[in-house]
Amino acid sequence: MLGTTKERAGMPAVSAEEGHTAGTGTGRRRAGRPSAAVLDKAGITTAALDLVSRKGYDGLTMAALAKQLEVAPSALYNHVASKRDVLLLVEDHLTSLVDVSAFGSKSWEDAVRTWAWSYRDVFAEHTPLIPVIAVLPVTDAPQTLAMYETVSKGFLDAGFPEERIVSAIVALESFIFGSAYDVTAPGDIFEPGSMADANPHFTAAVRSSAGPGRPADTAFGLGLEALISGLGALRGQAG
Amino acid sequence: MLGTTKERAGMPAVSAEEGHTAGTGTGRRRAGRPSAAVLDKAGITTAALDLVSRKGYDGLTMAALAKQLEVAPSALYNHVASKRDVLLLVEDHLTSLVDVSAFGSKSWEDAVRTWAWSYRDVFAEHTPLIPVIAVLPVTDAPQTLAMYETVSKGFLDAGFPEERIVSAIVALESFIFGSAYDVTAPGDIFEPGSMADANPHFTAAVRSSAGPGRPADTAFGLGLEALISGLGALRGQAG
DNA sequence: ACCTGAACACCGTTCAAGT
DNA sequence: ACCTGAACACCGTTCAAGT
Repeated sequence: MLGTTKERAGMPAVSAEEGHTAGTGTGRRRAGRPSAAVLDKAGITTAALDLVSRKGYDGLTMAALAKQLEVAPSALYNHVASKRDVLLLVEDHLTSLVDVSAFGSKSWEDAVRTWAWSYRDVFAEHTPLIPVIAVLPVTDAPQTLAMYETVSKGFLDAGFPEERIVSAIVALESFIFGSAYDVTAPGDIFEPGSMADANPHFTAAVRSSAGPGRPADTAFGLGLEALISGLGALRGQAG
Repeated sequence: MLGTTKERAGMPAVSAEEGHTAGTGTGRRRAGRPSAAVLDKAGITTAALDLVSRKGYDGLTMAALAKQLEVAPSALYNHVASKRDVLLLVEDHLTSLVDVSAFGSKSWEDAVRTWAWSYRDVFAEHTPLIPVIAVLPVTDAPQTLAMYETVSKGFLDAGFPEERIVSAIVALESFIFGSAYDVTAPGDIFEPGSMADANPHFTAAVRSSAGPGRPADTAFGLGLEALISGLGALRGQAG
């Protein structure tokens, strides 16, 4: 489980000790097993998040991650089987940041609203993880599973038929992931430019769609409210 | 526009001609400009689609694409600026396969249903394109723009307020793209395994959710019907 | 068990040289 | 204008050697 490990490897040790040349942070460890492990999954996760926040996902390479942790790239493979494993660690950490607190304290509608906006906002900053999440078995992601547990209980307590809960969550999540991409799109993505004349109805729709706030937020709010009212109608029904 | 070019470069020329050693398909062109261009965008698109269908997106490399077309990898850069350009060509071709025919012939609800299912089915087989589409300016994708034009006209003719059309399409598309990923997920993605005891409500929901058909189809149908009824309520209203 | 260092089999992309 | 061939600056991953 993340967060329960004894060692803290988020900050690499730079103190002078055996296996480490003294002095500045440029010192190299010599080959061979160090007296204490310098890496663990929690430290790798922290370093990966830090790297992503500074350099983006293009900058998240195994070599850069190793450099940040002051180890050789191959050392990472003692703790993760692949780069995909690193992305899973990051994904599971981010999921723990999603706000599920409204389930149990607010109405079902408000709880879904709070959860969905928070979920979208978190992953809008991390869209390269979306292809990974979508295919991720929940067994490999304890925080993600914990989120589903809280949401499922909220749906059940609100009178949602048990056999429809997974489908409803999947539908909401699909909308959330797709909408996370929209946030990253350029503002003029729909500007028809020189193709305007050949596409008059769409061009008129684009030109008249300007409103307050970000377009991605308008579309997300519109779709989310439709899903909440449509799915909400299932409460109290039999399967 | 795709499909209107005179040259056909989908099948590379293997006939013996100047700049080409005679005989089998293993012949090498010698350096220098050939008397007739061997590449064009339509041929690159066809070759990329063929490669993807045979080897998947992991197999779509510039080197493999060049090999399929019997040119050196660097030759591709006379016709596309980057690999992303190749993905755009493929994306725009695939969009032309989406069924928009029900707009203008069926009810708004049926037209949206037909379009959405078709759109999801096409891109479920091509999920690696989704991050590309989501950020793609429509000017660069004429077929994609044409699809939006048809859909916009269908919405307008059904009494949809013009200033909400783009948001409604974006919301539907977001749901469609997110749902396309679900189709590719393993069937046991939600199986809690050893974590079942700690997550009883979710586990019960997963165990009771088995129904006829693919789970991804059940969730897509549920969300799509919610979106259709929620968005459909906007027809005839003012902005 | 857990590091280093060297190596492997790739990648996308650039560019001079050739016709 | 549009090809070839060589090169560049990477990638993720493997594995023997070391402690």
